[in-house]
Amino acid sequence: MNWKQLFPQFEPELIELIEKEAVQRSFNAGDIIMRTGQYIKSTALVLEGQIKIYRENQDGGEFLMYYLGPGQACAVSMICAIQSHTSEIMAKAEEDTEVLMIPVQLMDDMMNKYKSWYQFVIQTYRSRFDELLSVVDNIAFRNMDERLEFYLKRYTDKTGKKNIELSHQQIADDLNSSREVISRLLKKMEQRNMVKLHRNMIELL
Amino acid sequence: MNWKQLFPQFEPELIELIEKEAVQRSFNAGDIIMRTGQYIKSTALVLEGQIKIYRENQDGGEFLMYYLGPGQACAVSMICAIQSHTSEIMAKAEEDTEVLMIPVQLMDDMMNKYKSWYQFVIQTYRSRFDELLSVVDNIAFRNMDERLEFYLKRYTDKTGKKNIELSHQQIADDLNSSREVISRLLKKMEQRNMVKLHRNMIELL
DNA sequence: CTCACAATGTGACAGAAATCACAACCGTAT
DNA sequence: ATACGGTTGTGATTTCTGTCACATTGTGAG
Repeated sequence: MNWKQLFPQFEPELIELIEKEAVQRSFNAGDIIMRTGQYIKSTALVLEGQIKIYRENQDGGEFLMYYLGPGQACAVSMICAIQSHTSEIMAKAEEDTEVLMIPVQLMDDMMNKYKSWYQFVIQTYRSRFDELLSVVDNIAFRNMDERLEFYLKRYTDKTGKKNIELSHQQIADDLNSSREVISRLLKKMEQRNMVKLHRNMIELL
Repeated sequence: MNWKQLFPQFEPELIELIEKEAVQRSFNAGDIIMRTGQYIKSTALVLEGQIKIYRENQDGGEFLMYYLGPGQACAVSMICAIQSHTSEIMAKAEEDTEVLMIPVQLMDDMMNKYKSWYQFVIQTYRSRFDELLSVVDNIAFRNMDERLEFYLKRYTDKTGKKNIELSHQQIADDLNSSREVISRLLKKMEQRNMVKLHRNMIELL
């Protein structure tokens, strides 16, 4: 996998350093990559696949925050790594996923030496923060129907596909809602010609 | 105001630089410090008072995210400043407030030269991110009664006072709820001896 | 083909919260 | 003292969402 294309902004020496020190790891769809309370010893750059970042509460309820795709990095792992705190979130591989693990010890050095890395880290913070902001917006101000629309839109934006291959139950989990509610709202959306429903698949129109 | 005590971790040279280049500004209680869509040309360090960071939606609904007190800095302004993006949030002075404005141009340099500044920035990101996470937790998983308890607790933690001098309407605004709901929930809390209600003041027991 | 199981549809009901309507209350400026 | 405005209390009603119960449908294994 030629990962360099994903990070064209990195300087040659930085690429060399990463090539030498980072470890590539694979995860299968469904694998838990990081769990709440776990210590973090490296930052992950996503090369391939999709990682789902979500919050879990005591009763097993889940709540999707955002996805990480190729070319992106986990802001939480960066912050935690630098400060050696435990993670407060869960990360699960949505698809088969390849990541590049950069050991914590290198982070400080890289921040100092490589402008492009520094920029990348700032950029990562910024976009994750923004995504969290829009998540807050949605649950604070919007009803489930609008949140569902936003969810579907984000999903197609992320995957590029118009067909969303998820069961109603999976969607309900991500939105911390219940299957029946999602089914009903989807039906309404179908009546308004916004989607077409199939088994295990929703077609966005 | 001897601001250096608030930032004991800063190196002497960094303090000198800030002293030379930063501008101190005062805001009165109620002043809007930053509004959605506004360009940001400096990062603010809070010296005195409290700043409320919140989100606003189209219909004028507000939603409190967190407070910034003395010794803290606005993560959003840092990120925006570095990338010269517009802000996505509102900042309002809760009390009369003193802040130190550090011009954007200095940021890059400070990040490179002063380890303590770099640490401070990372620390700031981390704590704001964590606060946003707990905000998401609250609205995603908790009902209004629990959110209200959290809100009151946070308020007393922040101000140090056991007496919360807010009207029910103000609380409702911060939680994006309605006055009647808050009044009723507070009554219930009073019956459970968790608070004592007065006019414009709530006593936490 | 048929059985089993997962996914989906649907009605009935419960609870939380928003909204409306209005009463009561407190403080203060005149 | 009174009148006014902001604050708080409370009932009635509605909407949204979650929950329970159960029917229906599609799909793949045997």
